[in-house]
Amino acid sequence: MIYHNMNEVRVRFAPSPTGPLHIGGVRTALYNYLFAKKNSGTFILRIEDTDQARFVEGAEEYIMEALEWCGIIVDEGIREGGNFGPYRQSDRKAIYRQYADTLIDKGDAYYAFDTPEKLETLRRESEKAGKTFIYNAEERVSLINSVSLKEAEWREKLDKGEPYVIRYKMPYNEDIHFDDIIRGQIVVNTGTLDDKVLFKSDGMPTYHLANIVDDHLMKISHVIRGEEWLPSLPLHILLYRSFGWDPPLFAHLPLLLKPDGKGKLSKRDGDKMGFPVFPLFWPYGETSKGYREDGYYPDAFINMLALLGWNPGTEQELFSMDELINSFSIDRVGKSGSRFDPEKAKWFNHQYLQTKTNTQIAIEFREFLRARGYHGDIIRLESLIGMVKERVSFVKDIWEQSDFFFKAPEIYDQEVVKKRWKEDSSRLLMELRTLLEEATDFSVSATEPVIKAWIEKNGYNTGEIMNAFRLVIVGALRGPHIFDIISWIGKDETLKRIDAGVALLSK
RNA sequence: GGUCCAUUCGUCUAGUGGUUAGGACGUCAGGUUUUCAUCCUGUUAACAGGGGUUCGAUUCCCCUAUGGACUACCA
Repeated sequence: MIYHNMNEVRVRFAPSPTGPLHIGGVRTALYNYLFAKKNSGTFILRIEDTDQARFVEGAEEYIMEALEWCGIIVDEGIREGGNFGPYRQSDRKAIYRQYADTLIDKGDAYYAFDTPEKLETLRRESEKAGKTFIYNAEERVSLINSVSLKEAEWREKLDKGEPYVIRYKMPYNEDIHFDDIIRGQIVVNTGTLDDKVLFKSDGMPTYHLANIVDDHLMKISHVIRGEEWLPSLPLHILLYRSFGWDPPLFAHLPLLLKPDGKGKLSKRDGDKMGFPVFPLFWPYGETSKGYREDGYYPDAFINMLALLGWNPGTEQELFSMDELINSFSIDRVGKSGSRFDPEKAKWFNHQYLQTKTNTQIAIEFREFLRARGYHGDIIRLESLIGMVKERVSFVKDIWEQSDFFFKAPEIYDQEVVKKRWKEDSSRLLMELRTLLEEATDFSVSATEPVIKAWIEKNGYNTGEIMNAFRLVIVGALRGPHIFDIISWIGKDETLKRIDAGVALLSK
């Protein structure tokens, strides 16, 4: 599909370093990345830090680290360099002023001297009157700016150093037609738009100016961004027109919604329902856990995120990054917001965990054990992983499936004791103990036939014995095949647990 | 309030002017496992409502409802 006359695809992810990157932001980055790679293009990371007041220490590093963890590789950016730098807007400060001036010279922008307080008052008054204050063609003539003032007057203000902003002079009553790749054609009348500030009194451009200038200068071919930008698209189209530049193509992505109730996904939802909303742990200020720390594999996380709002049109659900790149098409991104489903996220991780080798998982689990003061020989852990791997979705869940491998039961499930511990259980287990004690080979293939033969020969009840046996070994009716367990813990430990269990339960 | 965007099972979604409206997650039920979990099989459940257009609309158009975004010298 041909999108544009530009032959090179160049896209950018342009977050503001105001805190940890939300998973919605990660998805925007991902779609940009997939689109770039699919079309042999370039993926650019541009930091939009024009708001000095909202800058948060560490956020920029967080963004880069998060993308790296996700496997999203930046082609051009602060760390990577590139021919279109700098890639941080605060480092580009000197660039923007001339473009604002160009607009003033063309008559498409003007100086405005109204104080924020004054505007705030006007807005409040309008609201009280049930109207919306819009700084537009109708209002600007009665406000303080270079449109309403005589040239000598506003020049004098400028010369005296009065604070001012530069506003875009929104056309009076014009229908602006534009296209969005995802939503098709949209028409907006400029009468409902306001004269947006392009250049702030602190000498920095606003998002709108910096964004258009940078996208043009960086030769961005496609702007793929969140739906929250759709309302300002007409302004952006107008800016391109005023500058006489060809606009890029636009695609506005639907939002990520909260799992239940209304509204978009927020940190609170994650806290409330126990799932992360950020890719990585955020250590500053109000801390937040991340998908990485929760035990998600990056490829599972990315796979899950990719399918939230996009689908390949086939029934395939599991995709490596390369497969995603191969299958991705922006035409198949949906129009409506997607509710985030934490259950499905877990399912993805389960799928990915199953594809890891026992060795890989054993190495991860050994770290987990170390933090709890247990040692794990890697060979033994591999065999343990083989027994419990398919039961879990996360490495951290292995512990609750296997704690009894590492320590004898401290308590016995009372429900089970009541139901399964019979009069003769002690006697039977002591017989069983004798057989096991005599065993020279404690492997499953050696112990299991012996025990089963013994049960059959004596006409015992298999269920009664096996349940009682499991109770003294595990402490409850759960876990893998019982002969696998005793083989793993070994003869000494097995006999000890039988003794301890019988001693306690036969009272 | 205004502007714009959206609306298929509980959730993510496929899909077509005539289909038994498909898949996945979840739910539930069986089976496997003499345990639990996994796994397998099956089940469940949807075109927001109302008008048009049409021989026929879930599909095209309009209205309503609902949801969402935006409405800053924030991005």
